This record gives sequence, C-alpha cells and structure tokens, in this order.
Amino acid sequence: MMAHSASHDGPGPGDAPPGSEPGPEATSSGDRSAPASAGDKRARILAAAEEVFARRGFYNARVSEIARAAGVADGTIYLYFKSKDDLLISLFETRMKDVIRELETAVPPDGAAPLRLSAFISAYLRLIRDRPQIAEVLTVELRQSSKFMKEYSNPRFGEFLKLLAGIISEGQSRGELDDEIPAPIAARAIFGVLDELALAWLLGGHNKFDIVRAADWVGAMTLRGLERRNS
Amino acid sequence: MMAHSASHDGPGPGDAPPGSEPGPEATSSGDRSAPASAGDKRARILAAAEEVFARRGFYNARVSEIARAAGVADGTIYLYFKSKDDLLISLFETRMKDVIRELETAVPPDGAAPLRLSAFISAYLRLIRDRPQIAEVLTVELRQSSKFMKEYSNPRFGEFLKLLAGIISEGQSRGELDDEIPAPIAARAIFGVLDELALAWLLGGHNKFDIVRAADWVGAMTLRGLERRNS
Amino acid sequence: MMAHSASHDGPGPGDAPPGSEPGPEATSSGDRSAPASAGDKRARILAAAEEVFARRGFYNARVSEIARAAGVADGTIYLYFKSKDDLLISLFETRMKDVIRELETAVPPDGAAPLRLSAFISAYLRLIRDRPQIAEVLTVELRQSSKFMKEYSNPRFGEFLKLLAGIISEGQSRGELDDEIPAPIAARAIFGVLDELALAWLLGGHNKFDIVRAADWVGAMTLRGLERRNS
Amino acid sequence: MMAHSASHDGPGPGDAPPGSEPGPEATSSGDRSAPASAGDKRARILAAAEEVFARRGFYNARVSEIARAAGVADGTIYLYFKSKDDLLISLFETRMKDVIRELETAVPPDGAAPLRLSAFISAYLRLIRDRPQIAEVLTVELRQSSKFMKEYSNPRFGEFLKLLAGIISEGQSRGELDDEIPAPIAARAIFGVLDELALAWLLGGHNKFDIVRAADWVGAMTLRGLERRNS
DNA sequence: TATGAATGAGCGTTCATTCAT
DNA sequence: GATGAATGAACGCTCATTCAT
Repeated sequence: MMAHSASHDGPGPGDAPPGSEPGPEATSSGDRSAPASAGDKRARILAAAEEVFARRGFYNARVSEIARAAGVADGTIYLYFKSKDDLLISLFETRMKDVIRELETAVPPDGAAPLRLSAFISAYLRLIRDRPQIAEVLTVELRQSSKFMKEYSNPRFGEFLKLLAGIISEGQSRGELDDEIPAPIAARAIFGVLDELALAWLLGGHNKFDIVRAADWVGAMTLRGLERRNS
Repeated sequence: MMAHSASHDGPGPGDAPPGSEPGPEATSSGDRSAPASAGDKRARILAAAEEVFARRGFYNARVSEIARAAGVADGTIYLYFKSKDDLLISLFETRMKDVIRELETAVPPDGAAPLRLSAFISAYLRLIRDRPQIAEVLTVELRQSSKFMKEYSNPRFGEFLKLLAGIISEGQSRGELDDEIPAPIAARAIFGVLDELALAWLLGGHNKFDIVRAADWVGAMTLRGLERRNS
Repeated sequence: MMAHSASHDGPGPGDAPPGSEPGPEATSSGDRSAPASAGDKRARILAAAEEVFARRGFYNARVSEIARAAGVADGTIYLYFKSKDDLLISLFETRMKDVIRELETAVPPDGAAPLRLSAFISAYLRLIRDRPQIAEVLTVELRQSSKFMKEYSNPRFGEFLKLLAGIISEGQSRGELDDEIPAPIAARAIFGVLDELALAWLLGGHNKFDIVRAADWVGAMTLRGLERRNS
Repeated sequence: MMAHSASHDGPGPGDAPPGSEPGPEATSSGDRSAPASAGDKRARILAAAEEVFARRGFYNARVSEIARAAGVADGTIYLYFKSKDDLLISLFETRMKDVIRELETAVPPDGAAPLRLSAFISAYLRLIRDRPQIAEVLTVELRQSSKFMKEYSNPRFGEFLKLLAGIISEGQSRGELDDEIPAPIAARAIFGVLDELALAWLLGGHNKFDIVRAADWVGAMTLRGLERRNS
C-alpha cells in the first residue's frame, strides 16, 4: 500500500528540477496563484497537499484537488512524487524538519532544563497557532499514517522525540529533574500533552481557548511534574 | 460522506434485539461460524469491525472483510448499520460506554482527588493493555474520524473528558489540587499523556515497555504536576 | 504486467457462481441481450470479450466496452476474472479447448496419416470460417500476447501442436510420411500455413477468397510436401 | 487512433536530411551518447524503436524509452515522426525495404523456380537469425498492427508477397511448379511457414532449434509440396 | 431476516504529445 | 533544431451499497 522507497526529498522531475530549491518553503501556505514563478513547483505542491490534507484528511483528499490547489496538472504531481502516499510522507519529512529547526532555534542551548522545557513547549504551541495546517498534518495525519507506516517508522518524528528526551535526560543527569521516570517516556508524555492540546484547539475552530496561554498552564504543570523533589 | 443522523445505538433489525448488550464481546474474533445463536449479530459485527479497523485502519478496512470476520453476509451489516461510517461511530459509542463504565467502577467515588486520579490513570492503561483493540480504535481511529466528524462532535468522548475534568475540578475546589490550570485543559492534557503512551505501546508491538509500569510513572508525574503548592 | 496466477477456469464469483457451468459456451457469440437468463455470466463475458478483442484488439479494447457488450456492469467482470489480462488468457484457454475438442472429433482416430492430416486441415479452416471471432483471437491476439506471456507459455497451444505433431510422427513411424523433417517442426510449419491463411482471410473481409477451397489447395500441397518418396 | 496520413519516409526535420539512409543501422543500440554526428537522428530513432518494440511490444513500449535508447529527448522524436503509430509504420517500411532488397539480392534472377524458392527461404531464415529484432517487429508487431492498420494495408508487405508469388507463378507458367494452387495462396502459405518458424525460434530463446537447418527441412517440404507431378 | 451477486460512481496513475525556452 | 517539464484525457480497477431471492 505504501511506497517505502519513496523519493521524499529528491528535488524534482528526474531529480533535476529547473530551478534551484528555493530553500525551506516557509512561506508556502499562502501561495500566490499568479504566474507560478517556476522552480518552486515541488514546494507549491507540498503546500497545496498540506492545505488539502488538512481540510479533508488524507483519504478524502483527491490528488486532482491538490493539483488544482497547486495550480498544476494532475500528472505534474507525479513528476515530483511517486504516489499520493509518497506525497504524504514527503510532506511529513519537510514539515517535521521545519518544526525541528524552529524548536532548536527557540530552545536556549545551554540554559537550565526547566527553562529549556518551557521554551520548547511555548515554541511548539506557538508554532501550532501560527501554522495550523502544519499542525493538522502532524497531529491528525501523522497518527493516521502511523498505522500504515509501521515499517516506514518515521525517522523525523524520532528526531523530534529525541530532541525532547535529550533536554529531559540532561536535566536529570544534572539533578535538575526527577530521574525516576525514564526520559523517553517523559518525552512521549509531554508530546502527548502538546499534541492533544493542539488537536483540541484545531477542532475547536481555533477559538475555544487561547493555545498560547495554555502553553503556560501545561508548561507549569509539566515542570512541576518533572522537577526534583527537594527531600 | 458521513451519515450524521446515524442509528448509533439502535439495537438492530427491527429495533428488537433478543437480548441486552451481552457485555464486552471479549476477544470474539474466533467466532464459531456455526449456528450463531442469533441476536448477537449486532455485537458480533461490532466486534469484527473493532478487530478489522484496529488491524487495517478505517479507510483500509473493507466492509466485506468485516462481514467475513463477523461470519455474516455483506448485506447483513446494512441491516444493523446505515453505512460504514455509521459502523465506526457506533463502535465508538459502544466502546466508549464500556470504557467509561469501567473507569467509573475503578475510580473510588469519594476518595481524595489525587487518589482518584491515580486510579483513573492506572485503570485506563490497564484497559489498554487488556483490550488493545479498543485502544487502537480509540487512539487511532478516534482521531482520524475527528476530522470527518467535525459536526458529529462525539458526545461519548465528551463524557469521558467530563469524568476526568470532574475529578480534577472537585479536587481543585476542595483545595487538593492546584487551581490555576482550568480543569478541562488539565483533563485534556492528561488524556493526551495517556493516549500517546497507548499509541507508543501499540505501535511498539506491545513490548517496547511495560504500559502498566508507565502508569505509575506518569501517574506520579501528573499528580505532582497538579498538586497544590503548599505556598 | 501479466497476472500469472490467473483464475483461467474458476467458474465464477468467489469460485461459486450462482448456477452450474452451462457446458461449453459454444453458442456464446450470438448473445441474446435480453433478460440474461443468469448463470451464464462468465460465458457471456467471454463471448463479449471475444467480440471486442476481435474488433478492436486487446490493447484498444476497453473493459467497459466488454461489459456493455456483455450486458453487465464494469465491476461484474472482476467477479469472474482477475484482470483484463486474465480475461484474455481465460478466453484463450476456453476457445483453444473448444478448438482442440472439435479437431479431435473431426480427425478419424485410426485412418492413414495423410487422411487424418487432410481432415485436420479442413476442419481447422472450416472452424475459422464458421467462427471468425475465435479465429481473430487465436490468430492475432495469441501472437500479440505471446510476447507478454513468455512465462505463461500457453499450455493449451502446446496441446494443439502436440495433436498435430502426433498425427505426423505416427505417420512417419508407419512409413506413411517422410521422416526427415522432425515432426514438431512440420507441425509448426503446418500451423503457420493455416494461421496465415486464416489471417489473410480475416483481414480480407472474408471474401477475398474461399477459405474452404483454400483448404483443399494447401491440404494437397502439404501432403505432397510430407509424403514418403517412393524411391 | 492511427495516423493514416503519416510521413513514413519523410527524411526528417525540414525534409532535408544531410545524407541518404545510411544503410541498415546495424546494431546501433550501443550509441555513443556524445556528439552524435547529427543527421542520423532519424535512423537512430528507428533503430531504438526496433529494439524497444522488439523487447517490449508496441503497446508496452514507451516513447520515452525509445528516446532514451536513441539518446535524444522525447520531443525530438516528434520532429521526425508524427506519432508513435507513425514510428511503427515507418519502421515497417524501412525494414521491409531492407528485407526485400536483401531477398532480391539473394535470389538468383534467372534460375529455375525451385532453386529460387529454396534461395528465398534460406535467405529469409538466415536474415531472421542475423537480425532477430527485425524479425520480432515483422513477426509480432506486423500482425498486431494489421489490426489497427486495416486501412493502411501495408504496401511494403504486399511487395514482399508479390516477390514470392512472382517466383511461384513464373515457375507455374514454365511448368516447373504445379499450377493448381493459385500463386498468391501458395505465397501466403509459404510466408506462414517462415513466419511461424521465426516466431517459434524467437520465443524459444533462439536455441530451441537451429533455424537455418530448419530452412533446409521446410525448403524441401515446400518444394515437394509445390513441384509438378510427373503425371 | 439473511444473503451475496451485481452495481457503477469514482479515483490514482500513466504516458503520448505539446511548447516555451 | 533540440529539449524535457508540463499537460490532461483516458482507463483499469475497487468497493460501499443495493436488492432480488
């Protein structure tokens, strides 16, 4: 069902796209449907896929819909991606990379663990707020696809967890955090909190609550939950 | 796409099933294909759907596969459920009811909030361990379906959250728990932790870690995270 | 490209068609488009495929066209055949069986080899005349498909050749036929003659020449070509 | 489907090719991808088409595959040929011309008919052995295309048959050959023998039997089949 | 009730052909 | 001329759903 030897990052048609990759498609959500300045086709398709997957879900998304949203012909998608599945996987890869990069930037490299955790949590939820479509893809589709991707195993998500677990285990070894709970479990738990909040916020139409204030609450809660007991 | 006026709980053909819900269908996959004492059809179909959805995912599950697993003809499913979507929704409803019932039983009705929370967490993760297929459905498919069910809004899941939020807000008003964080947010956060652990455990093939020990860790972490600071 | 584990002869839907196989579809070309007396679905599809393949060629034939010609829905074809390829292969099998049966009947089992060869040739070309669509399939599509069927190897055609080679080698060992030429080569050569004549006749619109008179000519020519020299 | 007003022999871009057909392109598959002295483009494309059609069959051959094999861009093919169909037709024309030329050379212009027929048969089968790819095209694809080319009617193949029929009817009028069988039918029959042997040899991987020895057998058989009975 | 053969709309994907460069 | 990225019509096949029995 799933293409396992997908291209994922191959830059384009025949691996030789007409222009150079224009760097991270950071601005990709708001795609100017205008003259299609060319070369950014792959990025435009990814942006369109993000939008359509977010709006309709992977299985209900039509490839032709993505093509229309990207302003390209149906067939063009297959110049850049092996299949619809590959498109999803590639989207994960790209967006996860962005997220990880952003988080690495936002987290002070050598502060105290509680501070760094706080920063991580705030940055993550801010990111969700600012790029809700990324959020949809990461939150809903990632999980969906975890199922049919058991083999694929999603290295990028592993990286993400490692980043978080690294902060925690470092804090533990420095005595800043309680070390009874294994760091990977704690990381997963924290991700669960963030992911669930993101989902609730997304499904609530972005206005049931302020996701950035929520960051403070769950940041505090999490820190207390992990901090060393001074006994 | 989605039937919104689904039957969900209508007990079956002619709305006159010959018995009450026969309790959790246990692990009814290995169903005697012989006489099938009749009347349990609806339950058997739900059990089969649970198994198949869990194994293949909602979208990759074939109605005919569910029919085979249930030992009925394809058409029979449509005597008990309006559509494949309705089957999924009905499955949620049933299983969520079971889960809620089980949790209500497991949580002491009038203990202290921390104790009750602990019990809740342990009971939930134990349930996951004992009925992993429920877990898959709740964990993966629930989220998947959240998408196409925006209107459906899932009352049973609301109940579940309310149960959890109730424990928390009670604890807050009794001064046992910190009351800065809104109880519904806290409930959601806790559910996130549990859900993520469940997912990790399921995808890890049930043996990457001991989910019941994890209950202790995250139970402790959560309690500390929420408990009142003795100012 | 080609389904190698095709059903080929499996009688129908789920290998359990509603009625019993109505024997050889001998009458199948002229299909009454009327109420579709049921049970003969598989035969009707084969007949339709024969007609459409003959008229358009395998690659230009549309599955939907065959379905229309058979008076069934597109999907129905896939209840009886794995794929379009399988449909072609199954058609070969069926028709080849018919042809072989007919030839076995027409050739006197214990006459002299020249007599039997004559009978074979006449019977074959008469068959072509009477069922030109079989002829098209055997003549044009068989060869076409020989290419993508290298592995499939077409056992039924092998049988056909063996029947012919058997007559020849028997004649050779009885001293009725010249035994310098290996019987399998001679069989192939004779088949080539018949096949080419069939093709010419088919492409000529059935009226460029009388294919049954041609049988006499090539029969005589072939016999002389093979008969023992009385030296 | 088929371009009937195809170019077929138009020498190439701008109808001003820098040289006459450079003779048989030999085994030009291994083409130097470097400067490609230009002008032989058309021939190189034909050679590539021959190779690819032979290997994959007309319908399974991809234009892009032919382009790659010819060392040109996909679009370039359309500078020399109107369509994929035209490419096939043009290929026939070219190769058939070669074959006819070669046979005319090999057959002594004024020997006795039996001798000339022998020479024809030997030369044809030798040609098959030496240029199997021509053989594939003539043998498999010619027939395939007979179907979609009913109108095209293939003048070059007519010439081929006429060459053969001419030898026969001359022999008949000179009393060297039996004149009961019409010469065109006899010609077709002989072609059938040759074609079938060629096919068997090709599909047998070129080593099931020695096609040149077979020429002796079927040559003898054919001659006897046609020679005058000394009343 | 129950069946399961039949349906047919719908979709992912391919590939001959075009055309801006 | 030559290129090859882009196009988009076309098609095989799937599968939720129906309905005659």
